[in-house]
Amino acid sequence: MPELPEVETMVRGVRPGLTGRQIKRMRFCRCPCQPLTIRPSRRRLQQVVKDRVIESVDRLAKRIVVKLDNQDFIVIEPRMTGLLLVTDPPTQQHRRIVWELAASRHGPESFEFWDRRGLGTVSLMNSEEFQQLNNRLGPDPLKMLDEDWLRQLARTQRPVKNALLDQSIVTGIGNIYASEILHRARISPETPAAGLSVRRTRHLAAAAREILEAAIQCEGSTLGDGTYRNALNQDGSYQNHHRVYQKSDTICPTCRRGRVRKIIQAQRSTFFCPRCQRH
DNA sequence: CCCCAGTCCTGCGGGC
DNA sequence: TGCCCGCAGGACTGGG
Repeated sequence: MPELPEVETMVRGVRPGLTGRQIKRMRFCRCPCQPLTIRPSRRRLQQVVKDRVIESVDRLAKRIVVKLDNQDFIVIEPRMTGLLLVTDPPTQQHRRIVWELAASRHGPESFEFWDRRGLGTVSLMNSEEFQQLNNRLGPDPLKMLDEDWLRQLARTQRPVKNALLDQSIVTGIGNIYASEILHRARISPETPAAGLSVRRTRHLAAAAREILEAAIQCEGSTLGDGTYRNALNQDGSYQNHHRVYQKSDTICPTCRRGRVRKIIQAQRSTFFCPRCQRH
């Protein structure tokens, strides 16, 4: 569920408290929730991270990047239910990793990765590995690289919804925002990406920026399962602004005449208004 | 190369 | 009331 706005919110939430802080110790939870992918290994991560100072915390696509003073990176991928927190987690169960910090007059004593489903990953990367990751990801839709990703979009015949979810074409967009962005752009999710005019693809890029920025302002979307939270374990509020996602059969708030429909594309649900979203 | 189906995992809600 | 199944969708893998 964490997509670009949710990950950006997590990063903004932890950045002030973590930048410049020293990591004293890293603990893995011992509860039955073992299966969390850690690369290259728990032991190696634990060894390298000890006593390192955090230089910066940033977002790369849907990942959180903690840069250490030895130029290694801890790359945290929350996937569906992962959270990076500087406060108590939603439940005591599923606390996966705790990083304890050296004492400081201000800021948190620790930060942690909580993940209910355990689909998340935590990877230690050197500069070269980090660069490789960077290279295989498409551009960030908030960084004004419209022409780059629109060119990629124009090369695939897949439905534009599927193309928006392809992280090698454009990063950060997931299933929720893909539907919302296409609705704002008034483009049918079933339109072949390569069939869009230059004018409409630019319109799509603008819609993506507008939706994602508005969602960041609201600190992301917290859905019914309540899994996604910001770094302080508080709900986001952009779910109150969703126009089509999980709104099957409701009247489209844009044209006020169509009814929102749910279809399945690439095994994922898509929501759209067949009346105002055109091919 | 391009694209799809299957995989990981847990918790919840619908149906019986 | 209680159980079981299907579904939610991040990213990656294997195969056509």
